[in-house]
Order: sequence, then C-alpha cells, then structure tokens
Amino acid sequence: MTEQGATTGTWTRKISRENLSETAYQSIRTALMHARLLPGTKLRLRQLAEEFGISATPMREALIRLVQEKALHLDARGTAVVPELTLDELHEIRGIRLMLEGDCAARAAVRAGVRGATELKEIHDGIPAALAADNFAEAVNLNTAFHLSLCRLAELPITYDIIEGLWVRCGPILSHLYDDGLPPHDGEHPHLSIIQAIRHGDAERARAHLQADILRMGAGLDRFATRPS
Amino acid sequence: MTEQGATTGTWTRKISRENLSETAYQSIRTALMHARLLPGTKLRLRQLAEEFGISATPMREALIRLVQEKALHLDARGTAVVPELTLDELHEIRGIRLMLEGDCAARAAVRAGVRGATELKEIHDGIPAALAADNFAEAVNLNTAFHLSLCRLAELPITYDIIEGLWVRCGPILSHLYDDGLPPHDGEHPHLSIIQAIRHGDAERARAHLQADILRMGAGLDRFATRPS
DNA sequence: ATATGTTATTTGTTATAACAAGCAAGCCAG
DNA sequence: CTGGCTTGCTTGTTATAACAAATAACATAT
Repeated sequence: MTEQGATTGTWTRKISRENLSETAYQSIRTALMHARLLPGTKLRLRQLAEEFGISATPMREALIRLVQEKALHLDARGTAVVPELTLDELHEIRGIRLMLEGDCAARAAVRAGVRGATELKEIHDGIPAALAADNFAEAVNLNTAFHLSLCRLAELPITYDIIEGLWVRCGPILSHLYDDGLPPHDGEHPHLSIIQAIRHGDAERARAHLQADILRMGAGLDRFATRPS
Repeated sequence: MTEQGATTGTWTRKISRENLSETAYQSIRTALMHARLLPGTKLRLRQLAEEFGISATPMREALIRLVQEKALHLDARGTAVVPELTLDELHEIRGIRLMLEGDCAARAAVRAGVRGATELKEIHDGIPAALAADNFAEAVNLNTAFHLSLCRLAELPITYDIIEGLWVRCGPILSHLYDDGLPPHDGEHPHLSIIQAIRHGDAERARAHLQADILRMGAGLDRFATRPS
C-alpha cells in the first residue's frame, strides 16, 4: 500500500464532516451578505427545511444562530424574518465601523504592508471591471470583500467577527445600491488611496482614507433605510 | 356578565409565554457573566437538560446561542465548554472596550446628564459596601453592572449588545479577581470621576476617566489569562 | 353587509427515539 | 505484563411526531 512517506504534499483532503445545520447556516448567511434576501422576507422553518432537503431540527439550529447574531429576527409568531434597518441603526453601525474598521486599516498598514496591499489591489481591480459590465451585484460584493479582507489583514479576530457581523446585518439593504449604482467619488478611488497607504505602511493615512470611504458609501445608503428614524 | 366598562384600571397583565430554551439561555448566560462557571467547564447536553428539567432540544438551542456569541465554544467532540481567554484576546477586547465604552461614556454625558449620574452613583455605592463585607463576588458584579448601565445610558443599542457580549466572554475569568480583590486606585475612585463628568455633561472627561478605569481593571486581569500569548 | 363565532390549517416549540462517532473498560493473545 | 482488539457506554446529531398557539377561511346571525 502507499505509505505516507512515498508521496509529497497532501493528497488527502479533510473530509468535511459536513454538519447539516452548519451548511444551511452558511448558505443563508452568505445569501444575506450578498443581498439575495430582501428585508421583510419570511424564512419559514418547514418550508426552508424542505428546500434544503433536511429536517426541521438542523434547519431550526441554523435560523437560531442567525437570529442570535441579529442577521435575522423573530416576529411575534416566532417566524424568522430578514430585518429592516432603521436610519438610526444604520448610523450607529456606521459609527462603529468608523472606529473598528479604521483601527483595522491602521493596523493592517503596519502588519500587512506590501503583501496586503497587493492582495487588496487584486480584489479592488474587479470593481471597475464589474461596473463596466453593468454587473452591480458583483461590484457590491467585491466592495464587501475588499473591506473584509482589509480587516482580516489586521489580524484582530474578535474585532473582525464584530465587523463581519455588521456587514451581514447590512447585507439585505445593500441591494438598494443596485438601484442607481455605487456612489461617485471625486479624484482617485478611495480604495486606491487606502491601498497605497497600506503599501507605504502609513497607518494614519490608511485609517483616514478608509473612514472617508465608509462615509461615501454610507451617503448612498442613507436614503434607503426605513423611515422611522 | 361583567362588561369591560364595568371596571376601572387594568386588571389584566400580559402573560409572558416563557420559552424553555430562552430561560435556560438566560440562566447560563448570567452564570457566565457572574463568574459562576469557570473556564474549561464542560456543559453536557443531556446532563444539563436534566438539571434544568427540560428535554434535549431546547437545551441544545440555548447552548447553540451561547456558542454563537462565543460565550461558549465547542470542543472536537461537539461538547460545549467554557472558553479560556488568551492574553491576546484579552488585550484585543480591552482595545475594543476602550473605543466603544469610551464612546458610550461620552454620549452618556450628553444624553443622560444628572439623571444618569445618580443612577450610576447608586450602583457604585454598593461596591465599597461589598468590599467592606469581604464580598468580592458582589463587588465584581456591581462593577460589571456599573459599566453596562453606563453603556445603556448612551442609548446605542447595537453598540451596547457588542459590549455586553464582550463582558459575557470575560465573565469566567473575572472570578480570578476574587483571588486578591479589585485593583487599587490612587486618589478618587475612577467611577466617581466618571459620574461627576457625566453629571456635568463633560463628554471628553467622561471618556477619559472611563478609559482609565478600563486600563486599571485590565492590569489586574492580565496576569490570569492563559499563557499562550 | 358587517360582525362574530367556529373550524381548519399553518407555524413554531418541545419531547423522544434512532443514529453515528468517540472513548474507556475489559478481555485475550503474545 | 503488554499490545491490540472488542464491547459497551457516553455524547453529539438528526429525524419524527405530538403539542400549542396563531392565523385564515368559512359560516352564521344581526
């Protein structure tokens, strides 16, 4: 038989002991983050379970987890529903992001340097390409990926989880950005300024440009939050 | 029969339908926050369910929720266990708290004013009293209550939830503070400085004193985090 | 026609049992 | 006595069914 020493590299891949609930959880979560589920959508237990081809128990677990991170909420009946975001909530999230993502940008500039900059550049380059093809959804997804990748570079796992949670919550309303494209920018695209600051290891410039980018994007979103401020 | 108009006032009270899983969830959560569960403790599904007098299903739901907010984590087998906190994690949490709680303090000073100050004073006054009675556990709980009440005064619900989540995660290691009492302070107790700043509506002074308090408490905790920094 | 009461259906909640994987104790062979 | 195997038990995972509450549909009376 083939011994372990007889081959180089890994030929075994981890058998993902695929948890049914975990899989369902990830599916719904990325659907939320990719704006494929609109605010107000009801996620019914048995119906969803059938669509996923699983039983109610693991389906319920997936929904519970999403409710816990407030990516969904339960209505009076107990049905999971994609939440609407009030203007107040949107502003509060923006405030938190300015602090936490700002911190990540600053730290990424110190820790990631050139390596991180190229990684981000690669992601960002897809945005103009997607826009040229009128593929707004893809552009928005890449924008999300850009921000999250940046935060990952900071190597602050707890901070990262918080930020990702905020993005999941905002996901459903990102679909509104499709309505009339991404907000404009004057001069160089903010992402490029961020990338350059990181490449140069300039923490404070990275923070400032990232915060400017958050505010730019936020302006485009404000109009679409539900009225009851 | 008695008509509705025949009585004055309300004689009906809302019947809160108590969820089994919700109750179990809250129980474990406050146990964690009050440092009654030590790091490394295993929470076995059936065993816990029996202790709570419920079946496995709602018990599992409670554990899942706590795992989701990282108040617990699952070992390789899938058993829920009270997590240990590494020094890195502790430091990261402190950094986040400096920002978010700092913000809450500043905003509380503006929005809560004198009203909030008296509320906080009432909580804080219990601390020297508890210490005088050698009741460290109570003193630590009051300290937690002080910080969380302060954050509630800022009326930033999303921020508050994040902060509370961090406190839950730190809960189990707070028990180490019992070992040799709360960290000392020179001069006026930091809480009193915070309260005064809030009473005067001085946002920046409130922020500064709160951050000083976080650093003071953090110093007492550093020694006890698990080694693998 | 509207309002009210009744019934049927939908939907979340909990309990229970079958299942699978891991771990430990014990047993047998060397 | 030790190594490896088997057996049984513990523990998480999933499916299913009984249950309870809310909603919707329908019928009836005013």
